[in-house]
Amino acid sequence: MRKKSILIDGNSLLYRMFYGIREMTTAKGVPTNAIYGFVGVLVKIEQEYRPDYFGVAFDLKAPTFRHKKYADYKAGRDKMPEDLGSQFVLLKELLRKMEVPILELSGYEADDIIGTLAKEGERQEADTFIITGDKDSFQLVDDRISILYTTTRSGNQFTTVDADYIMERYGVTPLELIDVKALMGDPSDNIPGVAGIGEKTAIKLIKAYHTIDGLYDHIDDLKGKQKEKLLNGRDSAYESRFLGEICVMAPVEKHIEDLAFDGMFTDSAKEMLAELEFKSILKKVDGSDAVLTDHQGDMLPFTRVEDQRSLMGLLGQINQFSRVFIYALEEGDALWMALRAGSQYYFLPDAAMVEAFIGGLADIPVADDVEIIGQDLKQLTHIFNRFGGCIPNYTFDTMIGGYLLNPSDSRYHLSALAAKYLDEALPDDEEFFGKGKTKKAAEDMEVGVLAPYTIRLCDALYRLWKLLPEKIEEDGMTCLMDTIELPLLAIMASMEELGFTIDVGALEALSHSFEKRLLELTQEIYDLAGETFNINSTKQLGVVLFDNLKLPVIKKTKTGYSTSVEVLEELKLFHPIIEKILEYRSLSKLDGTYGKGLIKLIDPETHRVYSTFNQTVAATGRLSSSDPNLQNIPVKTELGREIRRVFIPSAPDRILVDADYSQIELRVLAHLSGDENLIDAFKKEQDIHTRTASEIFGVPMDGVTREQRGHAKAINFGLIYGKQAFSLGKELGISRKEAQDYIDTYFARYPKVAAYMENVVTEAKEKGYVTTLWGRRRYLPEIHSRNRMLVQSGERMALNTPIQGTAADIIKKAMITVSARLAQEGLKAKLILQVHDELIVDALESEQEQVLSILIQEMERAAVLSVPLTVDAHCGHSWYEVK
DNA sequence: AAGACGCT
DNA sequence: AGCGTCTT
Repeated sequence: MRKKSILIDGNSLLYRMFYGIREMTTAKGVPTNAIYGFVGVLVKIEQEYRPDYFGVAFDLKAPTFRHKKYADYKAGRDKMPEDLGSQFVLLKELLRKMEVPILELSGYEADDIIGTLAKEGERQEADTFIITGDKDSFQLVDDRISILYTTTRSGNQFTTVDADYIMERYGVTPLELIDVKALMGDPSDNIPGVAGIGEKTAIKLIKAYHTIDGLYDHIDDLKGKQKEKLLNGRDSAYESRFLGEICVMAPVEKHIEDLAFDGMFTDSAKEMLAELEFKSILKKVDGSDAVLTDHQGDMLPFTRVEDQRSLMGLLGQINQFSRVFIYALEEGDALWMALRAGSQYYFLPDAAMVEAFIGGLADIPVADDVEIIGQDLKQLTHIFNRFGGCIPNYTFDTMIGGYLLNPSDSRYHLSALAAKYLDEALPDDEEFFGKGKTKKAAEDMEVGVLAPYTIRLCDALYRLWKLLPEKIEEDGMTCLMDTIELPLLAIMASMEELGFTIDVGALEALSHSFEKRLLELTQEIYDLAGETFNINSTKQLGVVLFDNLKLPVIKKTKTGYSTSVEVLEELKLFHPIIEKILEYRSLSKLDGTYGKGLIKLIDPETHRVYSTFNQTVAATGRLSSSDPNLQNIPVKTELGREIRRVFIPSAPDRILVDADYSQIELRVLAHLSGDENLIDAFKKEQDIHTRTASEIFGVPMDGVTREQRGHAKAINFGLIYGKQAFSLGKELGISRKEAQDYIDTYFARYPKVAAYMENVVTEAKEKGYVTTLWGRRRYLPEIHSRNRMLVQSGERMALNTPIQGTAADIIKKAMITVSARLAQEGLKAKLILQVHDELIVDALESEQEQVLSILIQEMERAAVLSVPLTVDAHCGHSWYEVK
């Protein structure tokens, strides 16, 4: 029989586990998350793979032969976090107790040791599996060597990478990957590659020429920029190839037969596992394999609901237990659901069955009491609304739960939540259905495949529900969830369904006028430049302005000349072309995003745009809007503002009512800091920027100049954003010193604001997070970084988040009460949009007075602060008129 | 992916 | 400070 060999890249795997598994410590506080994940893999090896040879390779700290040749190799890497370093020490101790060979070699990396031993094994006809989280080792793959690749997300589940996989994924052979990397480089290892060549181009070139030698032999086949880039980067490509190629002839002391494996869970190893408090692992190791199959969702029994009888069974179960867990999925036209009720699982295979279920749910006696727990309840609400079901009694949304627990995470789908909170690897929709071109249509998939997948996720939903509400309670956010986020989601669903009506004819006319002017400008710019070029390309524009027209370079970006508005404003005096470019820029933005860009998104039937509102994106608690983003429709310049004329009420007898908070963030700051002087300004309803100017420049309110008010305004904004003297000075065109004087004077006049700001930062450093007035929490790990820039950025977030977030909480509360009042009073008026401090209602003309007063009342009442909240409201026949 | 720019 | 979109 062929021998089987398993080699682990210890550094790579422990790193992956460290970042992939949530924090874990022993009772004494020793961090163990990474080693826990690592041991999970060891158990799998012991119980499932049973290799003949086994070893774990590590990097050593000493410089390698790569560093010796190129000093920059792996330069700029962050130091290893302390909590990870300590786990390396523990892991090696554990491996020694397990009598697992530890492979290290001065001057070489783990990859080189593994490559060498894998090739040695091959000569002895052994099959090698390399466990790593590093794609670099893909180059080692051949008939007898494959990679078990682990990603942060999928924990101890591996993707088997063999030659076919690589061909399918990259379109080249494993060996050719070395040359691909030589061209594209690898920023994480500081391997330069060829500047301007990315993954796509590198693969294309290597597919055609196989090696960089082959490529440079035929360099004359190529032309233009690409050829130029390649010629310039020739030395760099060869250097990169040297750095990226794994050495398979390292002078490793141990040989494959020294790695003979015969179990690793020795008594002393088990003792150490007990010390590390890995109880579940000890149980697995001690023989009972029941634990191994626990929670394997694909073994969960479920009922396929496909007829009246089985539907009645499900509804009966819900009637009896009054609680149902729902995971609904929609892909294209397909719609299906997995449910859990009374500890039974059910699968609804298609839209018709879902519709029957929702209808049936409304009819059962306890319908209003049925607690609904789901993942992304806003989406579920759309489904309920589509089939005209009852108003659901939502009690928990796992997606929002995940967001509240850590609003800085990027993904909250069930598999991400399961990985983080249940330490379990489940496939996610992207993995399951594929993406882009290879995406599989759900309609074409076998129910036999779809059902267990969905049921498994529904089971994860259920188990997350057992965990997350408790954590949210511990963090003091239950009230936030129950009284703000859950009631809000149905309102957001309604806003999405209603959409905003567009005067299509007017928008088309506007877009045409933009385009006509753009054509004229293009010609004028070409004439002034004496050449034609792509004005949209910052790169080409840079060449024209700074190389050809020899204008002075004000600022550079990391890729070339900066051509930002600030730079162009300074260049205005040097050349008439600048003004034209500025006008071109603003018009092309206007047309691209709000002219022809918006036209693309209008529903031709209803003449409306239907934005998506996201409740789990902004780390401060704000909402966001997309496709189209209705929260950034122009207002500052008159020309841009014209766009607002095309946003109109949904019918001729209707009207828009717009209400916005005045200075809500500064009022929140006044409240949070308790500063008497700032509170006084708002109690007297003074113009806040004029008052600030009067304070810091020591002049009476009626003696404040326009310039002084402008500077005060910038200071007030800077305050909210936690700006420092440096950037304030830059913005106002004054020196750092002068800006610091402004800030010092401000703090002298508003001493409690100063004290508050200091406090917030101190608290953020102590606790690791900041909170809003309603307890919404945001973690700021960067505040403890060794990188000064990151610390400063963390401090700014610490200062801004409580203010921005409290304002977000307030308007969310207002949305809920406004919406309730509109319904209670039997009005046809509907909330259609929120823009951070502004609400827009589409109402019958006859309702306008009532709606105006509801908006003002409810928004002003949404929070009781130590300063009044004031609201300005207007009615009109377009968004232009009301704001 | 980066730069630029629209909003609060 | 926080977002989303367009362009190259």
